[in-house]
Amino acid sequence: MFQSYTIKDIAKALNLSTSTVSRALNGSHEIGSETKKLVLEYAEKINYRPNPIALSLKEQKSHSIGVVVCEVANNYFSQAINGIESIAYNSGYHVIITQTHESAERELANVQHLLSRQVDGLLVSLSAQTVDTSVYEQLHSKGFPIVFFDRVAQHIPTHRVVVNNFDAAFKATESLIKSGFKRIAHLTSTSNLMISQERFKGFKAALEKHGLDFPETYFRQCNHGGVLKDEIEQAVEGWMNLPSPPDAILSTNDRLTTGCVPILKRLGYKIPDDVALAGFTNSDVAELFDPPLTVVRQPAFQMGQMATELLVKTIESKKAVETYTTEVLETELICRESSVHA
Amino acid sequence: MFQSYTIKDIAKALNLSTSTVSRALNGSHEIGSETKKLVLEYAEKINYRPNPIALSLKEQKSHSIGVVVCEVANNYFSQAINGIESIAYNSGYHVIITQTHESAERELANVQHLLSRQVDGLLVSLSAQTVDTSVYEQLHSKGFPIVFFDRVAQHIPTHRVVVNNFDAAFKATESLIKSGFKRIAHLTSTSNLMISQERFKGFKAALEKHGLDFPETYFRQCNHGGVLKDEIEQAVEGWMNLPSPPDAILSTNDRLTTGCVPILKRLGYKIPDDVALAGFTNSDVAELFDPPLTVVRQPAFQMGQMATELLVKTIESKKAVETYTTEVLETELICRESSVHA
DNA sequence: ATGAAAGCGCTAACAG
DNA sequence: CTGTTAGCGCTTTCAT
Repeated sequence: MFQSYTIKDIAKALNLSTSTVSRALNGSHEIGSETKKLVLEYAEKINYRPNPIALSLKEQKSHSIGVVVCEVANNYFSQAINGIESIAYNSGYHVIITQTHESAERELANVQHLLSRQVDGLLVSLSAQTVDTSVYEQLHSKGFPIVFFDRVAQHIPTHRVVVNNFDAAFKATESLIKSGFKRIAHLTSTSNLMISQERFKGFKAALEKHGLDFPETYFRQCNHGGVLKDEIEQAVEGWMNLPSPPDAILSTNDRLTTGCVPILKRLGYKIPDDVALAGFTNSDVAELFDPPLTVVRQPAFQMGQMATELLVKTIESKKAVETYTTEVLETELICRESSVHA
Repeated sequence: MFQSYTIKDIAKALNLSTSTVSRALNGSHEIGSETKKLVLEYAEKINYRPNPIALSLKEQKSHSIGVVVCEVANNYFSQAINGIESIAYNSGYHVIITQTHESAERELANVQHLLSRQVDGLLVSLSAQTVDTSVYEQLHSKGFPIVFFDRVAQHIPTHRVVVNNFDAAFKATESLIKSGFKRIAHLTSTSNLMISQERFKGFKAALEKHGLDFPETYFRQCNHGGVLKDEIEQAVEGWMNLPSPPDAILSTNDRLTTGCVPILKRLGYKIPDDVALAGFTNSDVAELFDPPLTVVRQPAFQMGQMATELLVKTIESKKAVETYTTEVLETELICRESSVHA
């Protein structure tokens, strides 16, 4: 380890006791101002840094927060992580990121790993495969700070940061309808996720408002949230081989949206002429696609920030937090050619 | 903090001393097999987990490694981080990620933050603005484990993981030439970075091999590595207003490559008819662009893995490491329409 | 106003 | 084979 000075070194050098030094460093007012000055100056001179590990052991706090997401290499999450880091950093916490790759097993392992690392709190976005959220329930009931963002656990009353998923899907669907599409398919992740359910509800509501049918065959879920290309391919192929194939697709996550495009192309379908596409994604380059993609964009960075602020507040609150907020942010619908007849 | 059992609890429950318990837990052979079994079983039963913070304090090791990159929301780096995590996780290290946003100042602050966090080693990819690498030099000379990847510090003899940048740029440039482009511009990051220099050398070598000119006006650097859109815009606009504008561009990093496209489009230039484009990027969706992009892809995931392996090995080696390796991986050139005359 | 000492959880001499 | 003890760096009573 990279050796640095300790409080003991200072004490020895200045012929003081460690406790005096400690107090001086912490600005206690029961220390003579001369002594204090002496200590502070010397500490400055040797560039003294308190050992955070020793502090953690003492305080029973690790000053770190654990993050559970499906994937870092995902536009939404990398942006959210950015927001998380920005707040965590300024609040004196460091961030340990773990990836589930959409596996519930992996998620549980990650949580346990983070707990054994003594994280002070958890920032989690569930995996697509997660059904059993009892770990979180238990932790939460024991007073352990958890904040969910985006993919929240349904029945656990923690702080949450989400977007208005219903509205987001509603808007996107309505825009497809207004562009003249009538047979709209719905490509989504597992219905384990509340966001999937809500986005589907918004979608359905838009169809209903405009008196459109929704045959069951137009609904397809990808159990791995689009991590596996096969699942997307099967969905798309299944649709296009239908007697009456859809003329548009609404996809409800990053992976699915960007994953759809190459598959449609490879199968020889033109977007939007053969089938239109609109979907959730935080990709910065969706406008560069051929055709430019109509997208629903979430305020990922801000969501990361808010979630972290809430978590830090919970961690640092003296008394048990009793009331939990659910922050609901708005999304942005950006219409481009993929959803407009040429 | 989420309270868990300690070695003391076990000792008390079993009427043993803490040291006996400790030894039993660590499988010492100087412990009676009965006692050992007893301890192990009880520990299992109460789901005992050693406190990593106490361990760290004792061992003077934090079991964490610090990562310094410019940006997480960058295809190359998010993939590299994936590789880093995979190895770190399996080796019992956790990863603290920091972002420089291409600022040298920020980089220094990050390094200091990581050091004060007592990381056991550093995995770094320099920021585009970094000129002064003396922090690393000092650390390295004191025996602190550092591995550079991708953007390495020139004169510090640490382990390194890079790609064959010369060759990568050479191949890409030659492919442009073979497609008939003759006036090829070079869009790059600051020349502080060795990768910029090497990629430029490869570029020049290809031009020379084919007897092509390279007017100085065709060389443009972005001091913020493309983080600021303006810098790219200025470069591109400058070129296109030249009496003899380039007919192709080679861009040498992720941000620059994907940043070029919308600017060219907005200015009304068709790719590749008005100007062709080939560039370094690890984007997964470059083939979906309009037009599909010709790219140089680095084995980011693998680079992250190798760098982490080297770092862990360095951290854990008993004796000071004396010989350092530079791992050089190959890139992949994927030719698509952006660099081929229609 | 300052020092001595205990203790956070764990390991490792040292003693038996 | 097992227990006692000191110590990692720091804070915090409790004395003085």
